[in-house]
Amino acid sequence: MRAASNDAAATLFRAEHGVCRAGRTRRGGPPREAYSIGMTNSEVATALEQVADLLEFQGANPFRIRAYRNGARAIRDLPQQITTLLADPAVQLTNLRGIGNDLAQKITEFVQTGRFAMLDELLESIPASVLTLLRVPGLGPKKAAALYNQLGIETLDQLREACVQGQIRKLKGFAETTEQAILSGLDLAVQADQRIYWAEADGIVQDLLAHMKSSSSIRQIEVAGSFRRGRETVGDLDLLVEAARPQTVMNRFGAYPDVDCVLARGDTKMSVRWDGRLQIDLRVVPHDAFGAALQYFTGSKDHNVVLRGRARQRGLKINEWGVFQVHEGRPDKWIAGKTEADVYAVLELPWFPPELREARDEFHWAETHTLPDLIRSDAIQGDLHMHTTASDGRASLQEMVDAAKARGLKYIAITDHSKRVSMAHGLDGDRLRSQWKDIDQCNRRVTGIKVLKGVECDILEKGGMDLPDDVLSEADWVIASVHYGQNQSRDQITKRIIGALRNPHVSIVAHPSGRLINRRAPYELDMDAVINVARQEGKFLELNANPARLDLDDTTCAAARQAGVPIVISTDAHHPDGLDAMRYGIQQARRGGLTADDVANTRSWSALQKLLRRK
DNA sequence: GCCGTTTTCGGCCCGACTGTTTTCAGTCG
Repeated sequence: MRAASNDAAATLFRAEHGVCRAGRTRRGGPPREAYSIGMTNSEVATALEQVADLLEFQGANPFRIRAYRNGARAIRDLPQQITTLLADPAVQLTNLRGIGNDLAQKITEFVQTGRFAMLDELLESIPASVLTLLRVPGLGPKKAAALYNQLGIETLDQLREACVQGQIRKLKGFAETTEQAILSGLDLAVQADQRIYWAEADGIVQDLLAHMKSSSSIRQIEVAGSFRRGRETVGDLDLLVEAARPQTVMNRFGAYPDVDCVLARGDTKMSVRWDGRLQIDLRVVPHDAFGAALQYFTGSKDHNVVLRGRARQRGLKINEWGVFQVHEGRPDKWIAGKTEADVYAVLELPWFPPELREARDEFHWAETHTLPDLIRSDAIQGDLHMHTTASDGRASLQEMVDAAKARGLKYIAITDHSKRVSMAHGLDGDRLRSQWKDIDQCNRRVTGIKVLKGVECDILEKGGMDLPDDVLSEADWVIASVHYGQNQSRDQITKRIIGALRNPHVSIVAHPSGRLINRRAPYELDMDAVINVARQEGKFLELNANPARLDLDDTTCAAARQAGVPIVISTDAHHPDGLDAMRYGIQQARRGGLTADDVANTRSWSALQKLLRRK
């Protein structure tokens, strides 16, 4: 879970990683232009979050600050583009939970004119750079504001200088210890602003669990937090333990290799900094509280806020120790907490898969008894995106087939790059047909798995496909991908992708947004239009399972599901081990609320073809 | 600033830990 006050850092992270785009420079650049179209949900949400950060810095009413954060989240989680919603006269923004008259008016103004008067005014009194101070562990809005107001500190460099000169300790509420803590936290602030991929976190988690489980004192152990919810990136790890001797467990925890320092240690809680980049928290709870604590620390924060509100309505109080009856305003009698299911049951709710706990649709689904039966890994029958040494893969056709068969897949598509991707030694029509002959031979030789003749064909910069229709028509499976011209305008890229979907031989668009998590923002794209055309044309959209891509993201998966567009989860493997990435895609699909039925490659190859309208 | 089976005002989630403070504010999750 992220703390509310920590959201400032998240906002900065988003702002610095390409959420702002050319022509709409937010701060320090040319003034915003007037835009009637093209403003993305992410940009609107980022602006609202920035308002919240600045208000927090000013010491504004915390509930007003929260209202802006809630509004930002409502916009960020929208399955449709905000521009599409505003263009629809039947839609009222105020119908969205968390958006009232005031926010609706501000958002509309921002989307239609590119101006956000309140944000501009706030930034006149507080430089945006001051928010970087909040990255330093231990520095929240109050202390950071004191540093800015009393010492004029605006940047991390100025903060370091003030520490070195011993100025910080002179301020009321600060002392030498705080000054030293800031100094040692400064280096961390510079590097620790990036969340790690879930897949990397998983490696650490498995190793950490193995280390901890050798302690005989432990009766139950789970990892909670955003890791358990399967978020695509993880900012820290939350380890939960039931143990007979808490201090023994904490000692074991502290002995985990590469623990740099202990940040805090009390009776039930311990935090460490690991390997210079990751905070790991440990909580030790008694048996009767394990389920309540697991629920509490799994979050999300917003899901838990809804839950506690629900508890209050029933005269109950819910915290990490359990669910309690309230008597004269004080928690009185413990009534649940051994398991998560117990906690939810007391609130007349079903147990929610952790991936759905984001306060998006899960409570509505629970009330209407439409909670989706989320897809599981064992439902996947085929993998329809992988490469071989014919292009940029690192294993032969036969090696990939053997690896796929060993993983129990019933069919795979070999989809090497087309010639436009010259760096990857992409295939022209002749080489592709030659590979397909090899695949025919392979199919005669191998039993128990069907190998499909496919290609990942580039969508050219000027539009159109990289291979002629007569070649594509001979393939079993044609993936269309954008690899070049990613900086084109929204209109251009949208037209290219829609054009590909309308090509009668194309089956699917791969990694539709083009993003690389933490490295490259998605390209400008009207995703609503893409989903709409895919639905019209009877085509599929890929959920690329590569941990650095996970493209589509969770909310777009939900939008595709809502539109009835089948998703295909593919690994895009470039070597045999790459096939194991499927589970990351499954996890992302679960976050999008997808069932096995929503995912085309849970079907047999023949059943999948019946879903697809392709010549 | 939002919201309403406590409905147009008065609430808004909760606890552990730390440091500076001698009873609590700030930070964090």
